[in-house]
Amino acid sequence: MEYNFNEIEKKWQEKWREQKTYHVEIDKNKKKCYVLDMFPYPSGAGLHVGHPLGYIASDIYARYKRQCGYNVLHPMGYDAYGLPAEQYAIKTGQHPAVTTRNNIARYREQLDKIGFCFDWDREVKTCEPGYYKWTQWAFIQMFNHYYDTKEQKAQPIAKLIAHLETNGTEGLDAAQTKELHFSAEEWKGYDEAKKSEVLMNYRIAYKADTMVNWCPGLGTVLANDEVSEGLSVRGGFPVEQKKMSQWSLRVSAYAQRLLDGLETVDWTESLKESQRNWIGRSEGAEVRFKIKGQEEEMVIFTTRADTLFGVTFMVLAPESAYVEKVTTKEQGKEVENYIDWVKHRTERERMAEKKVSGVFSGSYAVNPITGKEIPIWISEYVLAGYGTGAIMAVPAHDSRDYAFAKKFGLPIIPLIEGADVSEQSFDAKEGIVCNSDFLNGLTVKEAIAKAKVYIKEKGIGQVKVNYRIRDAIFSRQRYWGEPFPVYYKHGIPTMLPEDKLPLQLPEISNYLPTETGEPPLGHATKWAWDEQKREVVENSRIDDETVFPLDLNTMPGFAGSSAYYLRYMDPHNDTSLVSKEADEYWKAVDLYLGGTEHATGHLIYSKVWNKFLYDLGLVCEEEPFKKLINQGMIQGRSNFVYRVKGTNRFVSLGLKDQYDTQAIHVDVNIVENDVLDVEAFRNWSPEYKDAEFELENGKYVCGWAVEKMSKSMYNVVNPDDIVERYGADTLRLYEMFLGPIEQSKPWDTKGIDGVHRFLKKFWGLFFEGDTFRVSEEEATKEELKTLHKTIKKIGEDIEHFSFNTSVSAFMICLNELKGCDKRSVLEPLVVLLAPFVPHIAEELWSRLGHTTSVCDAPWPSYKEEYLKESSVRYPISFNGKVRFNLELPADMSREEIEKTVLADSQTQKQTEGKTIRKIIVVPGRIVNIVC
RNA sequence: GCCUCGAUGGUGGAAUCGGUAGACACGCAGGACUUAAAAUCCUGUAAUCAUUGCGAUUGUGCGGGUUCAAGUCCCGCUCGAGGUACCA
Repeated sequence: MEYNFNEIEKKWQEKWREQKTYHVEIDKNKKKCYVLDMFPYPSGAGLHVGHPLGYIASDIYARYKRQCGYNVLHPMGYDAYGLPAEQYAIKTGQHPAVTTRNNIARYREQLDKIGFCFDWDREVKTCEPGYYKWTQWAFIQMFNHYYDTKEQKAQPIAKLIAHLETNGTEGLDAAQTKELHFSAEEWKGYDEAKKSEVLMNYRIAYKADTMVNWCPGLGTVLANDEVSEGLSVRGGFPVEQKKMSQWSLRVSAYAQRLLDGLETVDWTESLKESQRNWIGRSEGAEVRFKIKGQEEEMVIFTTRADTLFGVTFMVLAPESAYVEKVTTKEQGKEVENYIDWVKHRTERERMAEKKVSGVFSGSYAVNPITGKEIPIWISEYVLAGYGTGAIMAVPAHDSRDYAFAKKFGLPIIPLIEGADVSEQSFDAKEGIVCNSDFLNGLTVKEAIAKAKVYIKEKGIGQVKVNYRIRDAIFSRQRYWGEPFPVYYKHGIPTMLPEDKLPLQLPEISNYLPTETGEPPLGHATKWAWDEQKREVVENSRIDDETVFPLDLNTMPGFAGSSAYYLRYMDPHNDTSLVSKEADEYWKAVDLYLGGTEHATGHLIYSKVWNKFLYDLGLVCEEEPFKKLINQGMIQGRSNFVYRVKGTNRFVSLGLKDQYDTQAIHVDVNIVENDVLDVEAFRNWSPEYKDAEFELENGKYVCGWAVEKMSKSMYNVVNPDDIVERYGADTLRLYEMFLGPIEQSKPWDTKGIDGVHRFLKKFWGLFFEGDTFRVSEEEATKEELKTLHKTIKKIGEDIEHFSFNTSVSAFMICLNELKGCDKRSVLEPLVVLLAPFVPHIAEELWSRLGHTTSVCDAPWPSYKEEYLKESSVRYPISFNGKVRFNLELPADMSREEIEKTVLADSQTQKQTEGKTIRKIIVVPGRIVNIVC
């Protein structure tokens, strides 16, 4: 009987839906397993064949675990807020909610066709009020907590206030934006506004001035990649650095715990490494330098405390607060000009800049160790955001300082014996120290340690660990995001009462910034908070007594995706983000699958979010993602036709060099095995209607290249089309067959026939003509061996996420079975195949007489006794080169093997006229004769 | 620049511990079935030489090394992909 995949797949997808086959609930009698795919953003283009790769892999794993007896949580939902929908709204006026709803419907339809075992009852969408209520709620908690650096834990802000009331800042251990000093009396004397300002210095969600790329022409803030050479990519308006009050999250407070957590999870080394680089821990020292003629000292951070004797100048970031203090009258104009120039450069440009620039401030600092006076310069190569925004320059041993010293003619003092610094600096942390008084003769490592001790003892500074990671800016001047549950009471940011959440996103008429440069929410007319009525009211009622304006910003993309894995555990809970029961049962994600693009964004923010909730005792696991696998990208395979320049004549690949041709991308969907469907090409576009072709052997052969899968390359392959033509099971199997999950590889539809044929052949085993029939005969030894070998291999492969080799193993198994139709062999195979190709497996399983889903068919176990070989085929090699094979009993001893091999006539032929010097016998493996 | 990963036939890839390189599949070529096509099945398929057969040599990006034995380990390099800091 024909394998009618369309009918089978439709039938089972409906049954699964009706019978809620994939619905999952807490079941304390079963071990749990949580398998999660990274949250997709539902883009307007729909899914292409690359997207489901990870979903298929995780689906196989989830189904496998279920068959092994686990209670598997495998949910799906949408990261539904985002810029594309908003930009589409600006262009067309269509509400982003409508666009998003349509895109989600399209995604769902596409996903459903592939037969995933998602529990759709747990679906979440970040743009739904029931979901973002908890995003807003978490934000309020972060606002109401600070980070205790001694306890290494978030604590209620009330505890901090109590401390300030009794001790001021004395003895305070808190993560902070800047170091403040005041007494309890001073604190008590502060008014509300001042107190709010001070507390912002400690809150985990806080408001502070940050530098942004401000584009006055567009009236908005731009991301780094929306700016190019000081102009906005969109519109080409000038962009400048501007200070703006923005919400931020104090993720830097969690730097060390983020780092420590990496030791406890099963992620790839490369991913861990990139997170370590992002966190950027460096051990060093803070050193104070006196400024000549002033009370004020400047503090710098260095990892090379050993180089203090080689400091020949100081450099400040242009934004540094010290700039104002050290700039002299004479240098005032020059400094001002320089800072003005730097302002128009983005951080990215400043970092990419190779040309050295800078200006002298006019002041001098005093080296605390030598007492020498050294000039203070200002340069963009020092970044305000790292360390203290000021450095001590050691030109002999830092290439950036070196370039600066060369350009401005500043002295260079070598500090390492034998280091030649006439052409370039010696940056390596190795060698013997010289020119450094009490450090002379030590290795660099020893000198660093000794210098640190010295700095501490002499009180000129302190040992310190610095982190590169910066706090996350949490405000966006956009419409399509979560609104902040914040109103401004006499200008003081105040949280909405928690029981009034969610604060719903208002409707607005225009998605652009307002004329006065406010974010889109500035267009909302009902966007004020009435404290007494506890509700959102018309803006016209703002009186600054009981009615106050609401925040006009929205939250960024990572807000909604930071705790979604927790929400899946308990998606309909109205009283908490996740119930204690659900959290304690499902704990953390056991397998997390997604792309590398989230390596440093989402995977840092969601971990901080989780650690914060952990500190509050709301979740029981500190690390949310135990094992993580990055799936590779599926690249496109583009096809080209070759047009003779200036004509409408196309020549086949093999002939193109005889003409002056131009390669043109052609839709891969009208090309098969690199042969163009000429008629389809003529109909593809009016411009090719009258195209002429020069063929090779009656065919038009196309050229090809591997490129990114994108519309503009005409190489997008839609999974719907594949499902239509070959079925979802074939698509699933082929995606896995392409290669290792974590590797990038090109999609080429032509290979799909192999796996499709496999399924057809497998199907055929169960039928005799049109009737379903399996034999009840006992299996032979060979058949059992093949079966059990396959059971073993598939289980191991799934555990190692090596799905491509599983597919091969199935094919080998089928080839070896040679048309076997015995139930005792076929039935376990159906069970093994079920995670990979669930539809055909369900159909065959039910035809075999089962009434329950194959999803619950227990995973078969293999018996070692069937796998034992009685003999081994030994490759016999001479000097490492295999010459022939010898079949020998498996239990033959080393000595016997040696004797048998030497006695063999073929051996004698190979060794004729040579002396045998050595024989290596590896039992069960190989024999090598050296002669 | 730095970090990470990678490079194996015409193509995707396999080789789990250093032990027969190229499993499995695509494609291609030849054959069977068919009036024909499709579908299906069978055979061959790393390269070079030899070919009636036996075979021989080379071969996993390049150059070295360790080893009885290297795609796999070590040193040096080339190219490609991804990430990324003028981070003091």
